[in-house]
Parts: sequence; C-alpha cells; structure tokens
Amino acid sequence: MKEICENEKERVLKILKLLEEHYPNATTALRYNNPFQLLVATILSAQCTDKRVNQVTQRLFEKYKGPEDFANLKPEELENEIRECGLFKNKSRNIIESSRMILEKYAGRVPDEFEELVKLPGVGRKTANVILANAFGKPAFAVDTHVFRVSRRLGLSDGNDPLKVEKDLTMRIPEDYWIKAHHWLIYHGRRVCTARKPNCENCFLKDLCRFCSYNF
DNA sequence: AACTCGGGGCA
DNA sequence: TGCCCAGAGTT
Repeated sequence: MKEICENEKERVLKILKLLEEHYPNATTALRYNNPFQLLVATILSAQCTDKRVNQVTQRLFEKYKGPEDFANLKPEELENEIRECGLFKNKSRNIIESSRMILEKYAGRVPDEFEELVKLPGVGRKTANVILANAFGKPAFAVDTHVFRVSRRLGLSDGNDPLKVEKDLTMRIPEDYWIKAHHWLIYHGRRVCTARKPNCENCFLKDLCRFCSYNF
C-alpha cells in the first residue's frame, strides 16, 4: 500500500515536471495584481480568452481605476466597454454591483476571505480562488472547466464536482505549484487535452496518464 | 439538472 | 455558418 502511494507521488511530480518543461511561460494569465482590477478582469474572463480580457481591461483601466469609478457607472456605459468579452449584460451588472458592495461593506477594499468574496455578485468558487491566490498570495487552487477535465483524465482526482477536485489537487500537488499548475492544466486542456477530441497520440503525458492507460 | 447570457474562436 | 466556450446565477 505504501509503495503504491509513493509511486503515485512520484507520478504526480513527473507530470508537473513535464508540464513545466512544455509550458515554461505559464504565468498569471490576467496581468493585474491589484485586487480590484484582478477581480474585474476575472469576472470578465468567464467564457472568454484571457488575451481578449487583457485587451479590454487595458483600455478600461485607463478610464476607470477603482471601485469608486465603477460603482456609479450606468450599466450601458460599462456594457459598451466590455462588449467584446461576451455575456456583457451580466458582467456589467455584476461589476457595478460588486463595486458598490466593496465600497459600502468593505470600505473600498476587496475582501481577502473566500466566504466574503463569494458574496460578491459574479464571484463564484473559481473567481474567488483566483483572487485569493494571485492578489493576496493565499493558498487556493482555482478549478475551471479545463482544470476539472484534465485533472480527472490524468488521474489527479476522481472527484465528480469541482470542490472535490480542488481538494484532491491541493492534497496531491505541492503548494508552491498551485498557481503554475492551474495555468499548465488550462494550457494543456486547450492545446492537447481538449474536451471532445483529445490528442492523446501526441501528448507528452500519455505514458503517465490514466485516461490514456484506460483507453489504449 | 437545465437553462441563460453572447461575442469571438475555430473548423 | 454553426458549434463551442479560461462561469455564475436563476428556476
């Protein structure tokens, strides 16, 4: 039993090492370390590429900096600024309402506790963890659809819901890898381990992957 | 659990 | 041109 666990630990570390080799430039996808600006950028990132979010926020933050600038915007004004990110009506309303809550309830500061963050409209489990990890340097593993799918295929988790996957990943991956691993798994999920037709034949992880072991 | 929001990416 | 998506909220 102990031997199996040791082998599994080694397998996880090998996976991480290969991911690091192949995706050396994985950084925080959204540039902003300022908690509020990261919050806005992360809300915008739903169902949208980070490349486009960065384009939009670069413009946006030249005009509007902090929650006081967003709180009094008319929804239509903000909608026009963020239209290219899609889902703009929801995102606009959520950003404005979150800005107001941050001003009224949190004295203009983005809260640094998970339970408070998820009270903000537009902030769910994934967004809250992105902010905790990247803006506040707190231990958190953000699980999005790519992380969820790829982790399960790799056998990093057998969880059927994002929360269980999150717990498994935090158990199995060393904490100083969490932010990087988040981006590695996303890149891999987009480039190779896609939802419908994963390119297992050319995958650099195929020898270590549960999904491939089971299917080939 | 299924539906909605939505412009952009990609085959 | 049609399908899908680096989520979250509502029913």
